[in-house]
Amino acid sequence: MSAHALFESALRHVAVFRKASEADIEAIANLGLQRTVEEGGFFFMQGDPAEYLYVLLSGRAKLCQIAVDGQQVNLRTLNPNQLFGAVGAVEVNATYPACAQALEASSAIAIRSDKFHLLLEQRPHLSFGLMKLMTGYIQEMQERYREMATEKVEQRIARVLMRLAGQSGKRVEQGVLIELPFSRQDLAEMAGTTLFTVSRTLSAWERNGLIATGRERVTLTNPHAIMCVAEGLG
Amino acid sequence: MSAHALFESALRHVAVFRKASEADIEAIANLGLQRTVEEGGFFFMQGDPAEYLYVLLSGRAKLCQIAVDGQQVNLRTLNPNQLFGAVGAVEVNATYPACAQALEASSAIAIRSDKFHLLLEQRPHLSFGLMKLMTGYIQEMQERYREMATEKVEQRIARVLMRLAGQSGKRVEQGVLIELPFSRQDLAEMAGTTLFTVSRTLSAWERNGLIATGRERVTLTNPHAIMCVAEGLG
DNA sequence: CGCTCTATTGACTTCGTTCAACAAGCGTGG
DNA sequence: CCACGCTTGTTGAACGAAGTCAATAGAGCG
Repeated sequence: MSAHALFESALRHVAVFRKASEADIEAIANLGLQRTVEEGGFFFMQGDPAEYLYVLLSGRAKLCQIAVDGQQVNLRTLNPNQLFGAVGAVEVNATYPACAQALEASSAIAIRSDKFHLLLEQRPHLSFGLMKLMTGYIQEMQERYREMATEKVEQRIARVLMRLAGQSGKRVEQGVLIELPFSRQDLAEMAGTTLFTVSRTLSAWERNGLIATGRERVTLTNPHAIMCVAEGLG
Repeated sequence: MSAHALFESALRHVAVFRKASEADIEAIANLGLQRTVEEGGFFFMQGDPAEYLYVLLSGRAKLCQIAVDGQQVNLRTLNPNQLFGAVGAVEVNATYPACAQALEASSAIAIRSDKFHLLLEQRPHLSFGLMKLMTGYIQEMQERYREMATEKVEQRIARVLMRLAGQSGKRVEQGVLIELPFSRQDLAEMAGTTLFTVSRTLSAWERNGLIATGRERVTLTNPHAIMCVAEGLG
């Protein structure tokens, strides 16, 4: 399959382009370049000029912010067919407000922001998809901000597990398996805590039979109980 | 001045409509109703159907989320000429993800979301203003999420003071005065902590001559020092 | 003056981080 | 295959930050 045809079929699965016509998809695909990034590499860094927006084709990546002292915070994880890095299409001369780092070898469609901006002017209905993405993202960030402000670490860790299970959990006989390139450090960044606390908490849950853990792997043997912790009921 | 003319002059000062033409402004003003809310009242509650979007005319309000246990988190404070509650214009049948509560008696232009949506379809260039607002807001929330995750309470309180000083500080001879209807409780909600910790911290700063405080009033006598705390340099 | 709302302060507790030591999984090259 | 080193994960002890609770003090208002 040619790159162009590959792009089109991927773009059709992007939520932002749900309502896009065939002609729209083709026009967008025409702007696309393919970029691959090895594990640990960056699609872009915080502060870089936002020259491209991306649609993840394969692999996994995370959006994260890095504080001046080097501490990282995980904002969201990116799965295939998700659009990211779109600031530049809205605002000229914008810079990325976060880094996009590949968790495993990944590839993406890269689209020049300025060209995509022109496309939005020519095909304004596409803006609605983008705005929906943004409002959804705003709501998610507001939620998580509230969680960070009001909830205890245990609860936040449980939420992270539930979120991961929802995104990429596999049903196995023992429960729901989360097998991803996430170390304790990664989980800690997602929950806004330290790897020590994550390790301790998971150990405690394992003792109580809620989960089974291993190197970069977690199985929720009692997803319901985890859900209760996440909702603050336990 | 008629309500209509009042609306037009206010709308021209709204950042989102910076690039709007006279005809755009007039069309928007035509959709507007005026709503007034007394101190403590709500423009809307979290979970309400998002039937209107608002432009604050006078007074001050806050956007906040309320957790199941009643704890509040302050997402942002709203000043005149700011647009808020716009989810409904983007997504049909959306609900507000937060409450908008008046900090003092306030008035706003209320615009029906569905009508504004139609207007966006007819005048698509208006979408860009809205998208800029959204990207800006996303960036702010990401910043604050990171701050909440990585910074100590003291630092966050300092940031709140700097933000308030920037928004509505008045230069007086002793320094920068923030005179707003913000109790310690409000400051705590903004910083994501408790009123006790805020009280203690402000007292400590007052002892060290960084600020002078009073009932619902703070004067930054040494703004530079507060800035240093906010940036994590002290 | 007394009521209410707001703010202060101290004592105590809890939660989470820090640091250090150690264990286990995994790949690599001899 | 094994030994080695690297990365990832575990655990304990000690510390510190911030939350909780309760008692008290002011400030403003009718």
